[in-house]
Amino acid sequence: MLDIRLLREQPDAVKASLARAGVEPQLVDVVLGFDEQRRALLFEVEQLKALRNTTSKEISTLKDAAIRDAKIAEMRTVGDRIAILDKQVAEVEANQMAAILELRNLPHDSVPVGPDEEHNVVLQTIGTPRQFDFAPKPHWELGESLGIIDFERGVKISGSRFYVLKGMGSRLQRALIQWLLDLHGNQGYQEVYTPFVVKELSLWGARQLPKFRDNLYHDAEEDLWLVPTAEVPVTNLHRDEIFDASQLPIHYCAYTPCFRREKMSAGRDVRGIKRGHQFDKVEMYKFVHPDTSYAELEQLRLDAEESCRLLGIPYRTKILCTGDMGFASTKTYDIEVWAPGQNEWLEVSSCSNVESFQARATNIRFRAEAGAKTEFVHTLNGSGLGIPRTMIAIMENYQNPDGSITVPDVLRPYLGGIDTIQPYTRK
RNA sequence: GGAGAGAUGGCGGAGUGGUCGAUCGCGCUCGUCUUGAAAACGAGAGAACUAACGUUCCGAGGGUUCGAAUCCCUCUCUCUCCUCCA
Repeated sequence: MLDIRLLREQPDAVKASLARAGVEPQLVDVVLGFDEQRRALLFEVEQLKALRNTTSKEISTLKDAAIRDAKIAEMRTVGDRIAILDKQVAEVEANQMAAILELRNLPHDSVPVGPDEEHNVVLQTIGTPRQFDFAPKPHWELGESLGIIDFERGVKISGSRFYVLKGMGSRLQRALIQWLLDLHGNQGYQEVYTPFVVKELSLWGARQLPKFRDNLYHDAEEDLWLVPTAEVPVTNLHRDEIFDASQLPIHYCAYTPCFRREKMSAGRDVRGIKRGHQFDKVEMYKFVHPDTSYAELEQLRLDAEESCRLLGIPYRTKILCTGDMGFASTKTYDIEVWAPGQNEWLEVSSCSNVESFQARATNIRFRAEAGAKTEFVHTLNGSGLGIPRTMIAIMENYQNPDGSITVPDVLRPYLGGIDTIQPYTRK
């Protein structure tokens, strides 16, 4: 959520910034129109309340019944007027809030301008794609022939976009989660385990609502929502809290499954485990001092890249253009890994600075020094990493001609020391 | 699921219609004392909007009243006991 004062004081700068992201800027004027109405109403109603407060105190000291009754009668009409104005204020406020929540965050000046993903800029490509002396297979073929991914039974149990991992498939996923949490722990992120279902308020705080309502699973009976990313519970961890500056920065990592209805991408990426309704992810999240948030973003990106590097998978880093960035983000890096079997780059991480966008919506503040005015913290989030796509990259990059998969060195201790994934044999 | 109790400032806990944005204790900050610390003593401090005056906030929402932390209604949450369950 944007700062209303920023809109009030620098409307043209805000509009220009939104225009860079391809957003029609009229909404700014709508918000400001409500703001003006609201403040005019507040001015009137607050004066009346001041009058009522002083007069009410006066009434309690009045001895003369006639004067007293006259004052009470007078205040009764004032009270009626206040009730009407209060109602109007609430209405205008709700309209203003609804309008300002529609506004996306302002892109940082360093972000390239462009309408869509075609205008994202590749910053670096690390690692050389392996040269195969056989035709590399896509992971769905490898997974089925090894018996570690079962698509048909996933669909039987839960429908399309669900799959079952078996044997070493399941273990590989578990190993990846644990290895990533350990790695990020060593990078200074404190591990947290959060609920996987949240109240609606938490989704507003992480700014998933109102925009992504159609992508969320909702339990109507309990009015709870399945998390689409760990970002949601972790953002809300410190809702309504005020930090001392000395407590910042706070770095967390969290594993959660993520649940997404994927209504927007119906029919896309239906093959394999690239885009399921349920997938696992390890997420990194930071609460930081505003002065450091862009330096923290660079480090966040390096920390995510580190996991790709250690896995020995070719990857590239992109900076997203203004039109392709997420709603809440001011600057986003995507990290993509190479998947030779399906011949494409797969997004495994998205690292964003959202500045105070979520902190304002969740009321997370800090005090620069004792007695100082509170300020909103900046928050950042980055995947580290999305598990299924990382599994795809491992399977496709490390595949052997016989269909087996070599286990990356760093994961071997997490898989009982084995070096190759072979078809299951009963013990 | 059944029965009961409760929700007040960082924490504990007063406050049952006006003098309450709220007694007090702990904790916190600053000062005095001390080589330093502790102790003692003194002073200070809630949040939001506002240029300011002022307004709002005692779980949330609504109501009664000239006036509500205090009375009424609804909701949410927490705790205790029983039941059930990993």
